[in-house]
Amino acid sequence: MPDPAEQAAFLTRNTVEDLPKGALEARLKAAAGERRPLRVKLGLDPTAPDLHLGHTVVLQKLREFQDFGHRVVLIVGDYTARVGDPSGRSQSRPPLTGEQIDANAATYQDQAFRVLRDDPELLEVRRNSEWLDMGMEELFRLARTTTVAQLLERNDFANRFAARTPISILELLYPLMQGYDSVAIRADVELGGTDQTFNLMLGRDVQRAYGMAEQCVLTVPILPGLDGVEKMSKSLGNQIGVTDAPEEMYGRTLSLPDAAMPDWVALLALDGVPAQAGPRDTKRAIARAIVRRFHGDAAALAAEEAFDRVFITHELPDVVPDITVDAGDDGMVHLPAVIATAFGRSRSEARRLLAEGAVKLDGAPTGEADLASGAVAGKVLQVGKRSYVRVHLGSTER
RNA sequence: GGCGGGAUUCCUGAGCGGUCAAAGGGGCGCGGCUGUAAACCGUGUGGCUCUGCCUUCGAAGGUUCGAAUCCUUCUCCCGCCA
Repeated sequence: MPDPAEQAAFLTRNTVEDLPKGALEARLKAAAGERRPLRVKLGLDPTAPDLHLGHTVVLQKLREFQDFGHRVVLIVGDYTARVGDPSGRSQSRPPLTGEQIDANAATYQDQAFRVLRDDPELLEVRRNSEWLDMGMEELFRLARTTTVAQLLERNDFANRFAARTPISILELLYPLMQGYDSVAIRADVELGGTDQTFNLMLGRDVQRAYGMAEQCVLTVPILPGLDGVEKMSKSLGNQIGVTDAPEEMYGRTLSLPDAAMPDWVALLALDGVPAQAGPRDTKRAIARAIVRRFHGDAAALAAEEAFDRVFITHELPDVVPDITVDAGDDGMVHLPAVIATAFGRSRSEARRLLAEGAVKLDGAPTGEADLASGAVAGKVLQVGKRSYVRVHLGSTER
């Protein structure tokens, strides 16, 4: 195992801040002296069930801690999720129900294991309901640790306060609860995105108030989403989910603006991306590396081939779903109805698509709404560039 | 407690009694182009048994030949004063 200085150097690469400066190295030394691993905290809010690449940046960093033998404490914020952290938002989030939180927490945990090592020595998963379901007395003690002025230093609170948009007491409580998590699990280090800096630092204050050594704070950069500008987030639709299908991951990655490529390579710590290559080849390598990480080598190559086939040579994908339709009494097939059921669109929309020339049968554009059953049987119905279905006639044809 | 302002289609935001399925922007769809599902340009964007019909403008009532637009009550949100 590398010595503390080497570990610190490795662990702080690709991070934004290590606060207070040099604290991580000092803590690593102290822990080494006590012959114990660090307790490294990450809180996850189970507000949405699916993890995306943006989450994996910090998970990847946690994984590095694990690889040095440190213990990651993953906190599923089942209690804080009921509050809704307003970080970076102008509005508080709607609270979730208990069942939603439980379901989300389960999938979160599951998906986090695609990056983290699931070894009980190296990983501890806790829920903050274990300690946040506290009595008033205890809440008072927590509330006394911080002043409103301190909380208002946080940017989004300050902005909202200045703009006179509402800030609920509950939201102000959020950073305190997150800080209390650090007390409860005796965190040595807490990780988070740069948008979490305030909360992470406040955790130190709370720990101090409880007579505990203050945690080190390590912030990682925010991964830009597929638009190359906004933070990757599901609500913006610019994300790649860790459970996305290989072809989906590959194709979506190719839509990344060229300028965002270096960030992705660095933040995601991708391997096998050539440093000197044209943007086209670089991006293809990035896409392959991402698919490889979550689905393996074979899937990466297959995804690339599938993409080339559909988007470059405009051939059919290798798997085309089948659909069975029935012709009407007159032996005609009503295309809008078929499109509506096959692709989950409305019939009105299907008619528009038909009129726009977006509908093809075996590659040939069709504008007709009604076709003789013989004209569609066995053919591939295509809507747009990405939706295909092979049409079969039902047994009730006459 | 008092006084004002507001709730519109996925989001934002016009609309101020008929010409409103409702401007503009965003998003999204489709087409073109491209190494790409990017950028850019064009176009579309409530539903349906589609030259017409049905449903929508916080909720419920009402006025009117006719209401997103006027009135009443209710619900929720915001601001100011205390």
